[in-house]
Amino acid sequence: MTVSRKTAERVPLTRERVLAAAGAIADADGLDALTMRRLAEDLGVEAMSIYYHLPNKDAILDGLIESAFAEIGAEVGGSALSALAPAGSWHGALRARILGARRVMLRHPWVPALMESRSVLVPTMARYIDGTIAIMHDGGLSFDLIHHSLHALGSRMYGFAQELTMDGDSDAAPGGDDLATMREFVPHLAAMLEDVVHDDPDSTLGWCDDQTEFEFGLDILLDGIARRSVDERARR
Amino acid sequence: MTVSRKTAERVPLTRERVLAAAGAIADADGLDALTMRRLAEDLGVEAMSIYYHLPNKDAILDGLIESAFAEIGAEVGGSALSALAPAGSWHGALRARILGARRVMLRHPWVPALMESRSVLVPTMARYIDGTIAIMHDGGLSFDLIHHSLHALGSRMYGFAQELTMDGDSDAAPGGDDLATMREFVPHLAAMLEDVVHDDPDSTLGWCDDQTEFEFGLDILLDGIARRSVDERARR
DNA sequence: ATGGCCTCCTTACGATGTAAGTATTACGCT
DNA sequence: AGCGTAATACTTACATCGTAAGGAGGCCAT
Repeated sequence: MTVSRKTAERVPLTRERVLAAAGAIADADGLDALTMRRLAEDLGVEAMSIYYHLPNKDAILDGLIESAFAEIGAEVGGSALSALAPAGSWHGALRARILGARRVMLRHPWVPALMESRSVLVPTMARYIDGTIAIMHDGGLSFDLIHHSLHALGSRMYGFAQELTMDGDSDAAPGGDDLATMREFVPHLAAMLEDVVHDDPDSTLGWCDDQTEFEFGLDILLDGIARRSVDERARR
Repeated sequence: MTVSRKTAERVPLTRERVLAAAGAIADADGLDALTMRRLAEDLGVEAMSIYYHLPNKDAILDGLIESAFAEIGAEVGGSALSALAPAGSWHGALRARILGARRVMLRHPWVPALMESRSVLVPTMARYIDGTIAIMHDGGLSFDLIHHSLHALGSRMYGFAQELTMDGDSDAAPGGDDLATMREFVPHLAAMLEDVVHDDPDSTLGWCDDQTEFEFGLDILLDGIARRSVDERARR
């Protein structure tokens, strides 16, 4: 009985199980809740047991980034995508790719913060970047322009641009007293707030549509890059 | 003697002295080195003494952001700057302002990471944003467009855009063996690296000029915003 | 002198990541 | 079946962190 119970119950700990549990904790309670002890508890195991499968916590964090980009890879359809894009429409293909990555980020809001804290290039992340470069290069951009564009896109390339990191309530519109003191010390900011809120009266709190903001900034960047690509061609 | 020594030596602890020492630690040894005990040691005091002047460590971190933006305010010339800008040249004024903020960030490389970890709006930071809005509004942009533009600019508005966070060596060009494996798994990324490095052979390591990248992305954004401003006017 | 503040110090606690050493389990071999 | 060995999980302990709670010394007005 002891034997059968044990063989039935005991699911062996693996790198994958650890990473899956870690991701679940981050999804549910945020990155701060992801401690070795909490992780072990969720796995039905003692904290130090994890160290047999992963060298340290940083390896877990890097593994989480790896998993996230694996999910992004599944979402955006891998490297075969660039073949589907008609020549010249790199613009739309890249747009779709980035918005695909963004969908994954929205499912796992802790990824942006994690990426900024650990500056590493895990394999699945490298492949994502590689696919992005492929789209642009197939579209006729020079590597030099692509290189600059990646810098210009910055974290937007991964489907986020800082606002994802902030919680929703931090963008809440200020109330009456706050606005009064604001008008004194930061008059232009106050004026903008009033103007924007008045234009869209049903949004007294959470007055920014993140998705709209994101696409606005994204399109400016994409337009600017496209314009520079034309210039580059004309010069040759 | 005891009396004179004490009155002469004893410089009273103040919020300002604490923040100055904290900034010095961050400048010298990075944000991780800034612990309450280390800070106390540098001040010639015990750790808990600091808590009489500041409620907790978060208050110190927020104070550091405040100081940084005070420094930026001094660098970019305060709110009087918008009056100096000729009408219509908001573009250049904003550019100068952002590059001024960037100079401060380069002096204190820990500020970007700190700003991302703490999502608060301290007074001096609010004034910086307010001045930025003033420049754009004086230039004829609608508050709606300004609002969108601030989102589009994102952290670039503060003079950085993620690359500041990374250390120099993380951008080092990969060597022979690395490149070989890269060609297999991330061919386009490898191709771009080779192309870019070949174009500029004297930069085998640190092959990206941060300042150039920054201005490239910045100009794309500014051009795109300007174009949208024209559209907005034409529609009226 | 004495009481009361302002300022700083002492001690201690609960988290956290993890080094070092130990126990247990699973499995191939006889 | 019994045993040895390697793979796996556990126990204990430590350094470091932020900070709660209360105490100690100096200063000034009375």
